[in-house]
Amino acid sequence: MSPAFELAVLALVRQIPPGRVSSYGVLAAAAGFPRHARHVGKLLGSLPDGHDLPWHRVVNSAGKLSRPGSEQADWQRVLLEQEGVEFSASSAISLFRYGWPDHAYLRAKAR
DNA sequence: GCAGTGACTTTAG
DNA sequence: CCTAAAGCCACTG
Repeated sequence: MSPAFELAVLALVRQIPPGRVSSYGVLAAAAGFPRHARHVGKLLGSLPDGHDLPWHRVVNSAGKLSRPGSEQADWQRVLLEQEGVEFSASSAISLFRYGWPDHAYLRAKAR
């Protein structure tokens, strides 16, 4: 992957405010690389220990955590709940309430 | 170069 | 927003 891609994505993740969440696809597009959502995931999954990125604020387009059942998923959920993010009964987050940037607005604008 | 793989997304029902 | 199916792109063997 190009370094530009990684740098842009990492910079965006750092800008996600506490209590808000973004999605892989949105970040990829915002970074200038549409259709590279899977690579954002791969990038976050290969981050070295001790980084300062709020990776837990990144979920998929359905507002759910990836790799369910994993330890990191549980940890991610705890971190988000501590920031005030609410999970539905089906373990999903309302992107209309917590999505960043404003999910509904951006999608309407893109079309 | 082909086939499999994956922290994904979109469209349709 | 739930499920199912197809598309997508870089990486790996």
